[in-house]
Amino acid sequence: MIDFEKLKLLYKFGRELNLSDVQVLLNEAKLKRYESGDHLLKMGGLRRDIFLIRKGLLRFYTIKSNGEEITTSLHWENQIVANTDLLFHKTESRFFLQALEATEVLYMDYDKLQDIINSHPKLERHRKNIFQKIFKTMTGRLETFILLSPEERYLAYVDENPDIVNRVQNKYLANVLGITPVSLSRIRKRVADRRK
Amino acid sequence: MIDFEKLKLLYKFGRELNLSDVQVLLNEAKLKRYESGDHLLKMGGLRRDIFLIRKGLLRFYTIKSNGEEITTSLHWENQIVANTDLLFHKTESRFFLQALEATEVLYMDYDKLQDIINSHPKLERHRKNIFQKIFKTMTGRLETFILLSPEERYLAYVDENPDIVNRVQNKYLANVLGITPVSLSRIRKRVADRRK
DNA sequence: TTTTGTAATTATCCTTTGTTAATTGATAAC
DNA sequence: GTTATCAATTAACAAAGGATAATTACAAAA
Repeated sequence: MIDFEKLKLLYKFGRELNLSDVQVLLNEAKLKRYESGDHLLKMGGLRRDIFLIRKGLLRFYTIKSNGEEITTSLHWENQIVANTDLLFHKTESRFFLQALEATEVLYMDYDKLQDIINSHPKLERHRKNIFQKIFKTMTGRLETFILLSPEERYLAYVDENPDIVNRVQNKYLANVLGITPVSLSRIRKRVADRRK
Repeated sequence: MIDFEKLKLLYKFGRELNLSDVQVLLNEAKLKRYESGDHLLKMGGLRRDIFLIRKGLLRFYTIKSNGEEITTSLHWENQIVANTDLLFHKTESRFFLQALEATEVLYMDYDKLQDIINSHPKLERHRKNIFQKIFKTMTGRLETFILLSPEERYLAYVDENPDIVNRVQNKYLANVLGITPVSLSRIRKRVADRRK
């Protein structure tokens, strides 16, 4: 793996990690490129890898019992994603993980990563930090459903992720906001009209 | 602290924890009883304790900018709750934590708990397990907002927590489901009518 | 028992969303 | 340049939810 990758990971895991610790991780991490449309995980699949997105855009989605396809989340540069269905004791993935752009990821088997962290105590706090960050994102998102109306939720999402909104199709964004694409179109129009 | 408490905690943290490890925790944990209506945390407060609910029922709530009070979550026996606003790097609590029944909690300063876990490696995996459980609950709840309609969300909640629904006021439950109390009333009526 | 306060339900009206279908727009394939 | 495809918008209608107020239910206090 090239030095740039090492530096990137080093940055990701904080500056207090020494190079030998990073080396341990990089020896196991693999780099892979997916083209737009490719799947990293499939519903019913058993892949137990954890991914660090270096460049690109991914979506999780599932297919409801009525056949409808629903995008549940979007992930981009420097985010860590994994199939929690598999990692946290469910039998198989209920979700697909698909690239929406040409995407490069660093990935590693989750159990292998746990082993490495367990045998390198210095890494422990990074595991904790990553958990906390993911947790914070999740609670923040949950709060937008309880405290905000769909329109407010859309505005908050645009406000927090101004760049991403232009990189993703409206139908995916609508799903993530818990509304239909048609409804998102109307909200956009309403907001635009109000600003005139 | 009485032996019953010790056994309870032991059970909570899994059976593989030996008694001396439990002792370490119990030496720091304190037991406290709150009456219905009492507050454990207040908006703007700085209390950094983590709570294990032994008996009773708690709610988190906040006050929106328009003055409206919104209940964001409900917690009961054997659940672990904490003010993540404070613990995860925000300055002060955006939420109140209030007892809705006479409630007994075991509690401990969060940083103290982290110290204890750090110095007792055997406890580490329990921290991980607890995080995973909370994470699972949160993702599950988030999914109900993305994948289900309000009515389906209500039915799913009743299905998963049949006992709690009868212990809590409808207005709190409605907030947790992301709808108004009036709307919850209508949903209940609709469901009841359909079953006749 | 009556009064008082609060929660839940119901009614009314208005807004928003969901659903379905038609139209427009953009892009890739032919 | 035309056609085919898919996304986004718009339209039309039905269903549901939000807001407000009135009514009912219930329990605690006087």
